[in-house]
Amino acid sequence: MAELYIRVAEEENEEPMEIPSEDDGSVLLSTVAAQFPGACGLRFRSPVSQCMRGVRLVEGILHAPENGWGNLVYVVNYPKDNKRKMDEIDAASAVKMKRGDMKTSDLIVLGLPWKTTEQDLKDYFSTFGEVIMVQVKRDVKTGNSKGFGFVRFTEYETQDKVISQRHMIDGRWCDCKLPNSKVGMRQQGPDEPMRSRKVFVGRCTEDLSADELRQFFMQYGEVTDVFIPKPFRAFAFVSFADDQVASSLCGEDLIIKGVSVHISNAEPKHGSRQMTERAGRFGNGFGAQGFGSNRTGLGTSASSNMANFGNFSLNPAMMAAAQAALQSSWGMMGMLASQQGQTATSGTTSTGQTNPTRDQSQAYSTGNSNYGTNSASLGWGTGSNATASGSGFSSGFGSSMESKSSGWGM
DNA sequence: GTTGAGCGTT
Repeated sequence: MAELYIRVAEEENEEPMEIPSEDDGSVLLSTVAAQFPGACGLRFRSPVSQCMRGVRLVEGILHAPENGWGNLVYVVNYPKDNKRKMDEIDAASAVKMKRGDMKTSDLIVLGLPWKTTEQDLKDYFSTFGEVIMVQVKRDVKTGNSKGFGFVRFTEYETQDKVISQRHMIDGRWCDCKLPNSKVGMRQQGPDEPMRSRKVFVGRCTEDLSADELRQFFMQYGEVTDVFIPKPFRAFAFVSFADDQVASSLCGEDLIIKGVSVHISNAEPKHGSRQMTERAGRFGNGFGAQGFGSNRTGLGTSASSNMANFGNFSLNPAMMAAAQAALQSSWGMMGMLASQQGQTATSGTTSTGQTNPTRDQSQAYSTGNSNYGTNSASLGWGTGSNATASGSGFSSGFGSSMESKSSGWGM
């Protein structure tokens, strides 16, 4: 039975890409997402009814229609907010193009095997598009690789694509990112408050893999990074392409594989060197994540059903709370303090020395090498997070009242 | 067990 490939495209009339199926004829959503980052499903035009039909999706597995996949072109579905984001990007990029702003920049490639050479890098990345520069950073004395390098592409599109996924290079999963020296000078107008695209995922269990987290969070929008500290520490970080997706999730308790995890805002990483922040009191500590969780305003920006307080906004429930607080003898600060009491953030984390060694001895089985695996048995429910939201001044208020000049190293 | 690794001798 197994047909080897099905044809998938982003739009009905675009040139399709062939995507491999599994032995049983099904297609993994993760396989689709590997080529179309952020994809959450497939649809196709029924030759009979001429209507678009959805492809059955069960626990990450796309099942063929009654008569098999056939030669139809399947069209990629994206989460709604993602789609809207695309339109915004198109509009924005039209403007940027004019300003000649879509230049590519060097990308840092992290996690390289020691043995990887520049030729290896070039060979690998050329499969994405034209490469104009590769470097492997080496110790000047020994000539040993430092385990990271740089790559630069001709096309901005290629760069985008490369950043949006992980890369198996000589047996290790590697990440490509904008280097620290470049982030901060991107998008996001100069007077916008800093908005995080990353969330902290607390109460993780050890059996939640990076891939499972990615698959799960994909339903909310394009996931650009998943980080699980090793050794296991019961938390993870998930980054989204869209900061609104990130902030909309903050404060939520989500069920992943039967595990209740808690989402909150990711604090600035220690030692990150970006973003010289000027934000005043209300700019940084508050506005950074918006106020807690309000998923309703997706895409339409925070203004539609939320009142605006200069730099930070409140949803109606919070407005009420704020008014009550203002009328009480405690005032606003009383409210904040009481909200904060339980969470007593202690500011900075003590930084033990980092041990820069990275075990490469087991390069073929270590780390996140299960990324992209068949996630057949994942029992999570789809996006039914009906939990009442909007109640929270999500944690992480504290500490930052005195605006810091540190960065959101993310 | 609720806050992350590593960032460029141009």
